[in-house]
Amino acid sequence: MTAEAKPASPPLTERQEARRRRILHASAQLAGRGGFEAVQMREVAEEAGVALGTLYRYFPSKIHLLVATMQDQLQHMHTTLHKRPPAGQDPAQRVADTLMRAFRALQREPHLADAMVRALTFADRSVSPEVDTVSRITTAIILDAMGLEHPTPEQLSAVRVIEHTWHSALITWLSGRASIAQVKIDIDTVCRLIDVTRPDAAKTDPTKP
Amino acid sequence: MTAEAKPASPPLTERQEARRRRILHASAQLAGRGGFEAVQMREVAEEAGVALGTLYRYFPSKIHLLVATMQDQLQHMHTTLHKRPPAGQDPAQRVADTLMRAFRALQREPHLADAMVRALTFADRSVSPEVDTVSRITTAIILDAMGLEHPTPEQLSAVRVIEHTWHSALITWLSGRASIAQVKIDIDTVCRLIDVTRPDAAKTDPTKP
DNA sequence: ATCCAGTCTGAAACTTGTTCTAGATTAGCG
DNA sequence: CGCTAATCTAGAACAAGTTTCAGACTGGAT
Repeated sequence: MTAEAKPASPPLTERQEARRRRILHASAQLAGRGGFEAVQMREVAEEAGVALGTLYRYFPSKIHLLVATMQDQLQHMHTTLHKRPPAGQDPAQRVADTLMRAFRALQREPHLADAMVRALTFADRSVSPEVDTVSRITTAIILDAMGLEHPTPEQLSAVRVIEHTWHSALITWLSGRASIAQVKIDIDTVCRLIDVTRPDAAKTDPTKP
Repeated sequence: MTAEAKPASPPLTERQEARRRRILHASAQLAGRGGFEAVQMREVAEEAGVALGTLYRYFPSKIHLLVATMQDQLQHMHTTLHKRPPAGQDPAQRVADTLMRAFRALQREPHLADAMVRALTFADRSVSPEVDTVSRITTAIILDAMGLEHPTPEQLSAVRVIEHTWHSALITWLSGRASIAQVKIDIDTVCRLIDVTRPDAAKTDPTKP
């Protein structure tokens, strides 16, 4: 367990917490059918039983809302994955397993995945803190799968690259430019970096043997 | 030289070609200051001396327009890179060099880069063919840098992962969540895959030695 | 030169994200 | 309880992407 996002700037009252939850639920619901464009702010507000202005007070833009939705979903996934940790022998395999499992979970709700991922990559600087939170949770998931207590800087770099690949591969799949098989290959390929960056890995780069 | 996008469905007249060019120029111009949101369809149309409806006939959406703009710019970059090929010893180094050079080129016009990359990753299925063209050009650039005649399937996978990393790292930089130094590290890290997937690479994955 | 089909223009209309405002409600506090 | 500040609601208004349409224009075939 690493980062779990609890800024809690002004502590919300119970009713407010409930409103927030209704909004996120409506967002996920609408995203579930229809994807990104089906999440229309007016509809979210109505579905959540909240005025449009209130929706905007809670989430200052559609992107903020969807990124928050992603945080929420990722958190679920993180705890779910915790219950059944990957079984693989070596770290690379476990990470690949975990990511493919997450991937299959997203596959079950492709529209929702579409909305969340599109929002995530479209987010501009004003959403950086929230996007960063998502990134931290993702990192935590990967590190959990690796099962290492003290990853080296090199390994952290590998994790970063894995995250990059994960996001980008997800996008190419969502936009229909890559098959699931292709995604698996990409994930497996990038996970090799985990082996390569093992502290005790025999150096394989003679450059001039 | 690999893929250069010449569908030329209906061959355009000279005036039409000129219009198309004016539109792309206006798009790049406006993107250059202001980024994604500064590219407003009405303004592009006016700047290009074309009616709004015409703009939409040439590019059916803002995303299409910006992705086409990216194609255009990438093509430039590809030919530019061709003139001064990277000097590094081994393929991994040459690829990393090339990508960082491209990266520095984008740094000179961060707003333009922002507009193009945001459009690229936000594109939905209706833009797949155009996005695919961008991807092919990128692949061509990387393969050129590797300088291999017949890359193995493994190496092609590595190239795919490098592309993923490139795009995603670009996004994190553009949204201010990563420094240039961080991007360089990520690029260097992922380029290791080129060595790992060398046909003659000594296997480094004993899993259980 | 004439005519047809396709293209371009200008302007209005429509959609959806976002902002704003005036009045009702709620929460915390003395 | 009664007050005050913050919050919430309903609805209008605004901004920018997209669509639509009637009429002018162009290019090519007869």
